[in-house]
Amino acid sequence: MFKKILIAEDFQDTNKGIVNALENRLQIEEIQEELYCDKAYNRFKLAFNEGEPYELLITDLSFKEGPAARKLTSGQALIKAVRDIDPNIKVIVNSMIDNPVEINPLFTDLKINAYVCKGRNGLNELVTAIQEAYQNRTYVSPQINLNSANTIFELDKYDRMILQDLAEGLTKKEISEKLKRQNISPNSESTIDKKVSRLFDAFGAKNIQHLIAKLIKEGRI
Amino acid sequence: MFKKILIAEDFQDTNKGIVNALENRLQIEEIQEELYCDKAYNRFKLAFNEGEPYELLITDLSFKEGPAARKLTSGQALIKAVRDIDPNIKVIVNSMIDNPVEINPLFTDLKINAYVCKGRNGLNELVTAIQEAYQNRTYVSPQINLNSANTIFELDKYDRMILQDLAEGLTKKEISEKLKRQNISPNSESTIDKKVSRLFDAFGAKNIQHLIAKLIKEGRI
DNA sequence: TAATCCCTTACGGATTTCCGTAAGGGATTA
DNA sequence: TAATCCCTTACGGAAATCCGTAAGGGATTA
Repeated sequence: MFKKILIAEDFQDTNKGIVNALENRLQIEEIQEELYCDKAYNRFKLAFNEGEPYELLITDLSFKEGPAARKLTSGQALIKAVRDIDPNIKVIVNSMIDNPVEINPLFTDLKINAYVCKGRNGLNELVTAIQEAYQNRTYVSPQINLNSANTIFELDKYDRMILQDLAEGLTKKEISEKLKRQNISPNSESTIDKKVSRLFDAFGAKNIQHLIAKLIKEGRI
Repeated sequence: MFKKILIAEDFQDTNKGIVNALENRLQIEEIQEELYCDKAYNRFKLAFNEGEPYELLITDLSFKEGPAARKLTSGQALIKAVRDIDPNIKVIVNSMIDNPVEINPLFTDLKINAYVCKGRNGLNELVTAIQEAYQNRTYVSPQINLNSANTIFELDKYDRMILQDLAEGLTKKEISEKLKRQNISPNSESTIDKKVSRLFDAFGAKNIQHLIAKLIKEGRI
């Protein structure tokens, strides 16, 4: 079993719950818990340079700002930074996000080994995830259906940009002018009009404010 | 010190962290943890009826749906239900919400004794909150400034209702018709037009979608 | 008691939105 | 090679939005 695990989690009560479970249920010998991404990164780097690396990183995704300036502001940034040091480090994400569209890239882009969704069975799932990761198997909390991520209408970068501009109060005319200034194509007012209409159909929205409201609530913009 | 405490928290890792701290740092004799509001309510009611009531309720605010149907879907609902049984029950809310506008009503309406914001110092604050509540003193996590809640432009019920309808894609004309059907006054299209314009000014929004986007992101609707 | 304030309501003009129709052109398919 | 598909772009009509002006009326104030 893993002997040396690093935990990055900014909630103290959650942190203690995890440490408690790892000690009592998995008898992990060496557990280091950090509340800040930067500190977790420094811990990881130091241990790696001393020839006694951490074998597993367990991290949350969102980290509240603290009093000190931060280089690494999220779990995703921490994973990337840590992978620069050790490309083969095993990573488990333990977060409250349950949207497959947001979880999928953690596997495809960040190559995590397991995803545990915080919930009523979260510690049990985390214990299982650690065991599976040790056996080189991928694990995802059972209630998460990653396959649905591929059937959900996904916003591309262009659509998202338009939507963000609309949410900022710009008119379609203003967005068109902005895209023309930035040499981004396509950029006519009609194109934007048409694309927004197609998004109405895709998301079942009646007008711009309905669409914006839906997408913000779903965490897409 | 309290001898019998009931905890309602739907994340297992957080739950265990809290129980661990209460046992090790406060030597609380009897701690009951529940993952569901309904179960926490039933526990409370049963203990009260047996003449051995819980002295303190520590609850989160948001609870994910589970497989079973729920009567009580939130910490707020649980607090209200529990207060119906014992109006003098002491309550500590332990949640990740840090918006004073959302925290203030917990004190003014639900009469909670303490609010602990989940964070890096969360367990320490929770321990302090329990001690303060025992001494009949109010406690709020230090980083929360409740006084700022009173300077923030607050939406009244009418405004909120209009905004929610706009976010649902209804036009001002449709909202006017709806208010007339429901005999809610005022209800003219012009009034709605004027009120929305005043909200533009109050929140610095350029149009409806800008306003809706801001308010959803701020957690006001 | 009269003046003032502010809300509700109406109206209208300019702009934007929503949606349908249509043309051009590049890529794909038969 | 011709037909088809789909995107981009344009245009126009009806509806909605945005915003200014104005009147009526209830409550407040001098």
